[in-house]
Amino acid sequence: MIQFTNTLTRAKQEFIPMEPGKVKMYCCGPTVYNFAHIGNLRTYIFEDTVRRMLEMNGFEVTHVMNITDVGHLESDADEGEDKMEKGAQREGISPWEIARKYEETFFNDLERLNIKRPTRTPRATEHVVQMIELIKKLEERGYTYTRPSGVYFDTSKFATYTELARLDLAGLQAGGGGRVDHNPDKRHPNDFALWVLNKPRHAMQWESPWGRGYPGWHIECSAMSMQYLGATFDIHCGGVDHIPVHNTNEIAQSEAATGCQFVRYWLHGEFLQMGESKMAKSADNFITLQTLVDEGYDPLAYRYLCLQAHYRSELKFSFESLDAATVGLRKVYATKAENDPLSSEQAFHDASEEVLAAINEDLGIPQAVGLLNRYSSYRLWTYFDAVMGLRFEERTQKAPETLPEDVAELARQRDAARKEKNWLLSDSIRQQLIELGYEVGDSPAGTTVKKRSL
RNA sequence: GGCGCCGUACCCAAGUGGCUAAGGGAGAGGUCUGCAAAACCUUUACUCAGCGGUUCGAUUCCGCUCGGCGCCUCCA
Repeated sequence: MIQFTNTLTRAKQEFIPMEPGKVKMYCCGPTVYNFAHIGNLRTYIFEDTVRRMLEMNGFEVTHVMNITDVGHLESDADEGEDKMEKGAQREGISPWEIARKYEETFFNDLERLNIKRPTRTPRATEHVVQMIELIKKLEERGYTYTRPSGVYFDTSKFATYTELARLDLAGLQAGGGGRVDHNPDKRHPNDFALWVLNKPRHAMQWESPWGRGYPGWHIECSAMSMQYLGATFDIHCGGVDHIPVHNTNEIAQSEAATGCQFVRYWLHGEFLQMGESKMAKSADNFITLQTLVDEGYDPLAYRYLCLQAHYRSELKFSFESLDAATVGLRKVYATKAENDPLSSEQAFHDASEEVLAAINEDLGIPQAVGLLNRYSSYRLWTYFDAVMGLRFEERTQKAPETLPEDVAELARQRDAARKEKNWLLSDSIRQQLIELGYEVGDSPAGTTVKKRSL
C-alpha cells in the first residue's frame, strides 16, 4: 500500500490513481530567469523520488513540469519590471535568450543530480493560446471582471477558495503589517490577475480578446497541466510556499472552468534552510549546484544529503553536513559485491519488502536509506537505486582505470623508495599523488593508486 | 493581525503511546600499517526544549511557556 500526506486533507491517505496502473503527475517547474539554487533543487529531487517510487511500484507515470519563461511582475509596486527583464538587463541579452539560457542550465542541473527528465516540460510562452481559452471560459462562466490593469479572477465567486490552505480571509485582511499592497482594481484582496493589461514596458506581450498584454502567473499551470493530463489528475507537487497563493489560485481557476476536481493528491516539499533563513533568489544568499561543484563536491552527494531528510521537514544546509554526506556516500559506493549479507533469496526478499514498505509510507526515503546502510548489501543497494538515483552500479563497477603515465611513474618511484625504506621520499611522493586527486594506499603488491570518485 | 511548521546526542537526521529512541558524519579506543590512508571491530542520548494534563504507561496525544522558522507580495 502506498500512502501520501495529502495537503488537501492534511492526512496520510492511501494512494489510488484514477486509472489502474497509471499516474498523472504535475510539478511546478522553474522560472528561468536565473540559476536554480540548491533549495529549489531539493524540491525537484523530492519530486523525482515520488516518480521513481511510483515506477518501482509498477505504475506508468506521466510527469509534466512547466517551464515559466514568461516574466511576471516583481511585485505590485514595480512598474513594468519583471524577472525575465531584470535578468535580461543584468546580462545584456533579450528576455527570450535569458529564458533559453537558464532553461538549459536547469536541465543540466537535473542531469547532474540524476533527476529523471519529466515526460513533458511545456513552456509557458508556447501555451498562451490555451491560457487565453481558459480565461475565456472563466469569463463565460462569470468568474472574472475586467479593469484597465487586467482581467481578474473573482475569488468570492468560488466557494471553496480557502480549502487547500485553510485560509482565514478575514484574518488576512485584518493584518498584513503593511506587507500587502492594495491594488485598487481588485474587488477583493485575494483576487488575482488572469491577464495583465497596459504594461507597455513589459517585453513579452501577446494579443488577446481583452487587449495586448501577458498572462498572470497562475494560469499557465492550470492551462498546461489540464492540456497534458486532463481536467482531473492524480498528483500535484510543489514547494510549501505555493500552498496559500499559487496552488490555491490554480484550484480556483481550474475548477471554476471545468466544474470538476482539479487534483486528487497534493504533495508539498519543505524548504532547505540556509543558516537562519530560507534560501531565496531575491535575497542573493543562494548557492547553486555549480557553486558546490566548484567547491569540489559531487552533485550526488547533495542528492544523498537530501535523501536523508524527510520531504515534509525543513533541512538545515551547511557545508559540514554536505561533507558528512560526501563521506557517507563514499562508503555506500565502497559496498562490496562479494560476500553479500543477503545472499539467500529469502533474506533478500524480506529485506526488500521492509525497505519498500518504508518508501511507500509517505515516501519514507530517510528510513529506507537507514535500512540500506544497516544491511549494507550490494544487491539491495543495486535494487533500490532505482528510487535513490545515486548511480550506484555505475559508481561501484567502474572499469579499472588506466592511470596517466606520470601518475604511474610516481607510483613506481614510491614503490622503489619504500623498498629502500626511504620513508621521507615515499611520503613526499604520496603527498604529490594525493594533491593530484588520487587515493593512495599500501597493499602487499605495492602502492595502490586510484582517482578519487568524489 | 491571520495561517502553518519545528525544537531528538558535538553536527545532520529518522522514528514510536509501552520490547535495546534508525542511519550518516564527527569524537574516543582498538586491529592493521614504517607512518598514514582505506577497511574492520568497539564505544558515544537512563533521554527526546521546559512546565502541567490525559493515561496503568508519553519523547510520541492535549494545554501553556520559552526558543527557532515559514507563508499571507514573486518565491521550491
